[in-house]
Amino acid sequence: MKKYKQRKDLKNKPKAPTLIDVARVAGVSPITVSRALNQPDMVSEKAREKVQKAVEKTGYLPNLVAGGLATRSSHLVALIVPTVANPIFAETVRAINETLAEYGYQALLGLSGYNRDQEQDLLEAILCRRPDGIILTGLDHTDISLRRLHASQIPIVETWDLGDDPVDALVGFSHYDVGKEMAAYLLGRGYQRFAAVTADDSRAAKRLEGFTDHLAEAGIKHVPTNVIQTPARFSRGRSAFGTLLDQGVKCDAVYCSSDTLAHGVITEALSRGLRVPEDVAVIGFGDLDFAEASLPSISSVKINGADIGRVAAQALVAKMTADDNDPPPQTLVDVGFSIMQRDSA
Amino acid sequence: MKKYKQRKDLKNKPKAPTLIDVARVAGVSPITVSRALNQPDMVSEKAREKVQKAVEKTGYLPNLVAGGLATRSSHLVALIVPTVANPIFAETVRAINETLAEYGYQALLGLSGYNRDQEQDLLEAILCRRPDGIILTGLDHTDISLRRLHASQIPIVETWDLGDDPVDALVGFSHYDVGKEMAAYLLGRGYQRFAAVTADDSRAAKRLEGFTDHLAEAGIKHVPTNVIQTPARFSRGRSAFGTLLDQGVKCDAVYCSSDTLAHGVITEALSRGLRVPEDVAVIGFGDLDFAEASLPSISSVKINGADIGRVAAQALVAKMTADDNDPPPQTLVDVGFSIMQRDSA
DNA sequence: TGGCCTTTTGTAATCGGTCTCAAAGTGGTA
DNA sequence: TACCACTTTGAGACCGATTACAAAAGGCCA
Repeated sequence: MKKYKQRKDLKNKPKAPTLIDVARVAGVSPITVSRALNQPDMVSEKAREKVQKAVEKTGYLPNLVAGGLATRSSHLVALIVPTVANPIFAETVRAINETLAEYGYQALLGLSGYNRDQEQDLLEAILCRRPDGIILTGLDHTDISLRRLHASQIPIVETWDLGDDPVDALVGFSHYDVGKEMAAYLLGRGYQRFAAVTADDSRAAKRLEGFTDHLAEAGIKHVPTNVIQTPARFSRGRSAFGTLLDQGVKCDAVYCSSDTLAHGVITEALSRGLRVPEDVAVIGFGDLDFAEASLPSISSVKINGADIGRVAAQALVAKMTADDNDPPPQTLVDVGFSIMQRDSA
Repeated sequence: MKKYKQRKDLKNKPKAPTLIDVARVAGVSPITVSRALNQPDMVSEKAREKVQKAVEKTGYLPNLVAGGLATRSSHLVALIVPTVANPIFAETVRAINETLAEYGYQALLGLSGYNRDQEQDLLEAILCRRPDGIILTGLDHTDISLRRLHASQIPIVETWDLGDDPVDALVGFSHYDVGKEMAAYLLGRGYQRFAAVTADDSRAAKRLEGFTDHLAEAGIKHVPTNVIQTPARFSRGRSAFGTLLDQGVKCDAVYCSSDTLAHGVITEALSRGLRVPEDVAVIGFGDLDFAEASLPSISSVKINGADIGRVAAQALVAKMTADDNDPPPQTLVDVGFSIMQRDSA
């Protein structure tokens, strides 16, 4: 029997057992071990058993770095989100992780902090790891990022937005439409003087634009707005509304770019003796867990973040596993949204 | 000049440029390219420039999979947390990501869902990627996980807990002590009849144990407790307290295993016409953003999640970059905690 | 110009797997 | 027994980088 070369213990460093170690213990060739583990049908019952025993005896765990190099597929998916501090993304991250795991992929997490340049740096670092797929948040990337993405030939899914010119697949909804519908909703409930508290990220900006555009069509041109820095926080919402009130802004409804901000706005209103919604109505976005159970409950826009994650991950898997014979469909999914009427507006 | 072998376009698949492509364009050998990029000092000015130009021309991005195989270091760090839905972990995840990025490491995210078996599966998948380091949440792992961790010889940092028998490094605080101090705090404020709303994860259980132990020492043996499923949510806290009240539980202070639950408990109390803290006091844990700004503001236990993340990541980097000459110190960091007195208790 | 040391460049082997293709083993049929 | 088809196994090249070591180039002095 041929002896497979034993790895020399470089620098005395004890290393994890390799396929060759397993092969030696099992008394077969390395390639047989590889096949026994990855394509059991190609190997005889007897060989499979020998390999199985050797694997257990050595405590062998395959080295996916080496395997990935050979197969040119890392089974790694890059996942870039602005933040996980916002529960709405947390849910998407969870769903993506879960769905990818089902198909044997692992997520490489990157946090862009709502910043295109940071996203670009992240993307560069991540492309060096040769992921099999990439999931991005939003459509707003630097030119360099776009060029790299296109050049990389890697399947990509953009999420949490909808637009004309996705890099590849797209799973999301129209923020502009959300804004318009929020305006229509508030107008429909009879409110007439509006203020806005919004975070300064690009998607929130699109919603605000839809909101003010729709109001403008209804003849309302002026919407006092306080833009706060991301990430949106309860305390920032509270102080932002306080500032507006201190500036003498009069309004009967406040548009907020997230429930977190809405919650803060409501708290500030209540602390000043304003009744919600009688004196001032408040509407948020995201339909976070607390929106329904707060006092008063918060009117909001429900987005199914888990859905986005699941659909995005599935679309990506479809692309990653597609071969030339059956190319995957061009994916563009509008997951929609729905306005949740509650007590606050 | 020697011609470096051109990679054949296997299956017509256009592939990313490799080091060899760059070498050919630059008119030098592959190893010179490698050195120009990684150890610029070892290469002449002229060669460096040629390589630089060739890199730009080809749009070359190094393949860290191949590099990792050769150097036996992936520059990948496995990060396993129960969930990112809980903002308290989100902050740690952010800090870890940020700190690791500074040192050129990338985080591989795994969500264990507060479940040891799920953590074990995740760990197996992740060890196959040969991370340079591992950051875990908590000390509670399956036997198989522990065996694998020890066998792997990979630097490990456990976080968010403190205990006698860490696998390697440990950065956290004592949950038992937190529970005791919460009890002491409430007793000190004159409360006498207690109830508890707690999530069913192992660290929350330790806090509750500390809480009830301390009360027992003070002669209070009975603490009606409602244990809710993870993840803790506002709505679950609200309904959990509602259930306790419906069962006729009388109490003047409610212990909650998180601010999220506390917030729900307070809301339920207010909705039933109970005044907080006059009729019932509530204390939470985590000092989340909204605790300070809520109405009433929520007494809580402040943990610096970002600190934990930063310190843990730094400790891990120290271990990963240590050589045999100067081994890193055995790390065991107690980041402590502090009780934040607010209006709710 | 020659000799020696230092800097720079290059060749070959290696990391731990998988792929290709050929060889060996198996079984059925003539 | 000989032949053929099919299953199972293995040898060797390869993935894209890095490491070890050797060769070439450059600098300095006699």
